Amino acid sequence: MHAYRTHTCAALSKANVGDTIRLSGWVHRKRDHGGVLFVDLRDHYGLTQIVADSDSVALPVLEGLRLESVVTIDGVVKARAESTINPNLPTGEIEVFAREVKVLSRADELPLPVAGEQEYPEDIRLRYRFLDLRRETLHANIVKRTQIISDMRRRMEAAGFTEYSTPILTASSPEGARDFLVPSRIHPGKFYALPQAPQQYKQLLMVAGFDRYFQIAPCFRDEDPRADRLPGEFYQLDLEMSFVTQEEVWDTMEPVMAGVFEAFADGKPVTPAGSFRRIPYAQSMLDYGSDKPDLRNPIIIKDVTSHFEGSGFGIFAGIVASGGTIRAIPAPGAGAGSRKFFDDMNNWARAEGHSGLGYINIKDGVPGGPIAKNHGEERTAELIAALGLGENDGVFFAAGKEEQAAKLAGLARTRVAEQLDLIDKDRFELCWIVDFPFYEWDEDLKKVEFSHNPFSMPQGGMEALQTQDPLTIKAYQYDLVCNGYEIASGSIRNESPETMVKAFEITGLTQADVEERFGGMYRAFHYGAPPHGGMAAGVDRVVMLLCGAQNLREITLFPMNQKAEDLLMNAPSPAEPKQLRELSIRVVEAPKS
RNA sequence: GCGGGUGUAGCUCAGUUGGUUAGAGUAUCGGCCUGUCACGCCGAGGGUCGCGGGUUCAAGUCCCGUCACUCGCGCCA
Repeated sequence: MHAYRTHTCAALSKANVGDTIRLSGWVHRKRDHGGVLFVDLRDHYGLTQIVADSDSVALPVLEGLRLESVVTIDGVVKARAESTINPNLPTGEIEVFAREVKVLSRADELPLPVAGEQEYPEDIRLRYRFLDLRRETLHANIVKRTQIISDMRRRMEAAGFTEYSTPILTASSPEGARDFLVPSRIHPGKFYALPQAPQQYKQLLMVAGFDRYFQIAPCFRDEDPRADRLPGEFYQLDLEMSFVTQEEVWDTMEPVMAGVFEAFADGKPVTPAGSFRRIPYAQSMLDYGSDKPDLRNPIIIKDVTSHFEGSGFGIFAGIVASGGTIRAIPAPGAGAGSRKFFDDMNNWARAEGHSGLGYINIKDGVPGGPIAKNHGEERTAELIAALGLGENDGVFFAAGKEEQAAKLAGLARTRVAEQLDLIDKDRFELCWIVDFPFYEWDEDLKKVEFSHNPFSMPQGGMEALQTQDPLTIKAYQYDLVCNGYEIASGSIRNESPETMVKAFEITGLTQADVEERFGGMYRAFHYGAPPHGGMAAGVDRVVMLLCGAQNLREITLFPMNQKAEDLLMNAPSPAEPKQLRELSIRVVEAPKS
């Protein structure tokens, strides 16, 4: 007989009744009735009920064991009496009568119960991650994560892509996020960097003629986290294709992404491949106030700036007169509700740091609130007609400089829909946001900067760079968005060295700068570079969406906390003086601010 | 770096207007219990109310500072 088990804890059924078997696992729960004891024995696969009574030598041993101890049970499979069958358990028709028990590992008193799905403090969960990972939901999420990644690989290979690994120790990239640096022992004073993404490597792979590359790529960025952004490291489904237009990238990836979602959505509807909406960035900012709109939210924002020219509502009239923008966010049915809803929205906007959120609440066809009062009866009626509002609708107004008004309108759109419960949560709505601006104005530095990826191709190419106002140039740059999350970003790349230099010149960099910072790629583009493009999808975010998790730590094996500390392994930690000497590094006291 | 929330027993939480010895569930320990599946019953131990300072006759409760966790802003080409 196998030393530890003949079956797993999910394997036994009525067919095994009478068999002599051996199971190993964790003591999940105990129910001690004195003369008879029940133990739910758990392993990766499931639960099996173990029974011991006073005829069994196992009884006193199991009675004295704490939960989460590891045991091997020798016993006989018995059918349960009709009245004692547990329909909630796959193995609920049988139980194992314990003849022998061997304690493999005793558990101390637990800092974190494994059974049950109660919430526990984040620091304790991370410090005892090995216990947390035994819990049902997290355990299942991790398994699902692995299955999703495996499915992605299969679909990418089926689509003609090949996986290539790229270096982890590489050069610091001067653009973008903060790098993690790795000191070089052989070159005192010099540093490697961990890749923020394999961006340049994958472009070099295209120049090297590999045509269709992908990789489940680890990426490292030293930036502060969010609920949908892990500190330190994360994974991307990174891909690149040669001789393609952006439409081909979309057409290739829609079946992959829709396929992955469908495979793991548990029957929830997914936007079908071939029908992802392609929404220009400018349109998205207008209609949804965001470049990552949640299309499950039915609210569409409207521009109503012209309605407030010379309005009796002085604040808005003044904003419009000084070149500002007013956006309207309809709140269907809210007019019939309480005044408190409108006040709460306004307070929320102020708490978020905005100057406020105006509103009109229509009750039985009568518009109310300070805006309706001052704007003028006739003009208010015109406004309501233009917005197509009904007898008992409400509407909020976000006012300010165009960018701020759009952003506030977007946040308000989300909040209104949440408050009014307008979002169908059991759906995955996928769309592309396209035609991102190539440049943007950096107010701090008072100069033109790349708004996304400096390696992307400006629409109109060299001619656009030479003749257009830089801030009007669009890029062949696109994001894939699902339910309000950016889940992928990509572009057609700029493979022309001349255009690349010109693009950087507009941001104030010279040819010499480009050669110094992107030497490898710049050189590569002089020796026959195919037109190419691709994208990178956030694996962690896709998994989070498919697991229905609100937080990346719920789908990550060993995440760091918000301060980028690993509480289980105790990282980061000080280095030994010997290590520092070898690296020619001296630690200085951080200046106290 | 900034703003919000949370912090009371190992864990989940309650604790009124500032007022007696800070409670419950669960876990732990002891006792009872032969059909439970979140088993049940009896009992016991367990508290720096995150930490420091202040106001007060009196602080878990009010004020200031600080720390931890978290959400967001900045940041994230």
